[in-house]
Amino acid sequence: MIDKLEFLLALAREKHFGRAADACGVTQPTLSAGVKQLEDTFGVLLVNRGSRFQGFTAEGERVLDWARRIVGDARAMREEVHALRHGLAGRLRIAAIPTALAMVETLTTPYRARHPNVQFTVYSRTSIEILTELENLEIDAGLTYLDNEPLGRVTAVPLYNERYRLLVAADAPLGDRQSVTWREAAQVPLCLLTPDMQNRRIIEQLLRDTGIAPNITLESDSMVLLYSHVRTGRWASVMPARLATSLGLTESNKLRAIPIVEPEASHTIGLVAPAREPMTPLTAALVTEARRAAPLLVD
Amino acid sequence: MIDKLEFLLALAREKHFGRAADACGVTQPTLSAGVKQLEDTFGVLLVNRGSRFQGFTAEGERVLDWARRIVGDARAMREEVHALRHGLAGRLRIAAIPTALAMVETLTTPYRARHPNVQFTVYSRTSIEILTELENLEIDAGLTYLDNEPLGRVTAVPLYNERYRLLVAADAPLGDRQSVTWREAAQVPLCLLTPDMQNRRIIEQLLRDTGIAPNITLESDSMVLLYSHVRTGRWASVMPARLATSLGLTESNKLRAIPIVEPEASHTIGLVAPAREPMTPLTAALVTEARRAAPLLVD
DNA sequence: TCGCTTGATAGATAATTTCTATCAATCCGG
DNA sequence: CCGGATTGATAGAAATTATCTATCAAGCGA
Repeated sequence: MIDKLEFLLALAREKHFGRAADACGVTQPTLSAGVKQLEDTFGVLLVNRGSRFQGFTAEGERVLDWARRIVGDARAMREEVHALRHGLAGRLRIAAIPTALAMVETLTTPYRARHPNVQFTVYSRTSIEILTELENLEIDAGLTYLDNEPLGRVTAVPLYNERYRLLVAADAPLGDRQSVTWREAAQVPLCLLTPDMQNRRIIEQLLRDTGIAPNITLESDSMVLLYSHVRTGRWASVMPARLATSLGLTESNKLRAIPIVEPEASHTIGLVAPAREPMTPLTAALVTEARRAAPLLVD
Repeated sequence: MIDKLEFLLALAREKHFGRAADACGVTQPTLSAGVKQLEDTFGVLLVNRGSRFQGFTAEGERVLDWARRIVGDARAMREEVHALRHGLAGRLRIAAIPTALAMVETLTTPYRARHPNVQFTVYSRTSIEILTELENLEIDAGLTYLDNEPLGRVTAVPLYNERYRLLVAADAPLGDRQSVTWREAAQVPLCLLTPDMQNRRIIEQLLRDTGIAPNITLESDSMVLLYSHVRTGRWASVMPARLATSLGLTESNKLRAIPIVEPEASHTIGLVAPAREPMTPLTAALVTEARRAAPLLVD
């Protein structure tokens, strides 16, 4: 039964019988039979088909909702019993928005010190992807904005406030300032994240609010790409203050991270985890770690 | 998997492999194998055995907790999908303390008017039994005291306040009074419920608080037994006001239900259902009915 | 010690799951 | 309108799993 529900979850995220079957490690006919068996036991069609996957029926959506819960609980049960016996062990899947990636370390490092048998997989994702993957049990927790989009059924732990800095070479225009305005920042050529990232949309909105069309010379979905460009001192960027310092961008004194004011924008970043009661022990320990870390991070 | 968890639930309430197997409609070796399979997948012993069932291990208790949740959710899922398709249908299992049995009607009658395809099974139980059977998914809802023992993980809807009346023949001693005190009531021979019932314990405590040892001439766990004795007019009893009226005990004017004062004791009776979110549609509809009925019942 | 209760075990059988191979329907570009 | 590609359903065989009956061994109580 539970494994059939997993088939349904896979189908929901792959929207394709073959790929869903692959993801579950079974062949396509097996997955088809599993779904059909669910439909038989409920006496209701769950999936709209017509030579290809066409989404779920109303009943299917409800079953899907239950499947998420039941499968999640079954996993949590396994994990908890294993933890009772062998201590915390396993793999924690975390996704973070690119600008928060450098902060993941503040959670994982103390976590691992406390629970050495836990392994981590960290994904770089957009804030929207984080929420849907959390919903679909593809990740255990996320690091994302808490104050923008509606979060859904999650537990949220605020970690820190993202404040923005203009990153420029010390000898470039504006490089000697104590603070710059968004209006001034909008006039410099910038390299930023791609527009599917919320950070980019936030910054771009702040720049546009000045009335000046910003000049975004280079964009990428990879922080490493931006990082390497900015490090040269020949590219300017806007990035969260905490990110610039944790990457050590200003240590050489070649670069300066200048506070951007008017307005002094700020967004809360925090840990999100499924609002399941109780959580899996691995996730619960991460939330504990976040609550521990939060007071050390707030500014 | 889920069926194995049901085995575990059956074992928890029967405390006996053979009887649990019977309850599940399988043979004893099948149930034994099912439990062992759970133990294998978790890699942990769940049940302490030694030629007979000796309770669950710590891990077993945790698994049991999850099993209750998962099995409950699986049932709720089935029920909800069925309701989407065919409207509310099925059987609702309700347990009530004996003194509240006559009030069940105020919920079931309007419920059935709204959902004609729902059937009911109503059990007479002690307040403690109601809570454990609720926990073990043996019943869907209960009617019991809300303000005495800790209720556990349940949703509670207050329905009415139980106030006490001395039920006596009009021509018996005290039969002509507008009110009597507990002290006076303690001096009359009474027939009451057996001491495993909370109602009896409440009343007995109120009687004892007067300093006089009450004279409890007859006790029974059956309201019908008490009812038939009291109807003769030759036996006195203490019972909730609402019960006396809803059974029509005073309609013939042979009996009088006299308010007992000093103190004017009162206990809240209400509907309890498992605190599952969301509830099964059948249970949710009953809770709705209770919320609807409550304003009509409060005094 | 004997008899009874309780749960485990063995072996046979039934049910189910899953696989490989193949098919039918649909879509899309020419 | 055709032909290749894609997608999911279907058949049939093989493997796995579940369940049953029958029996056994341990422990408990008289």
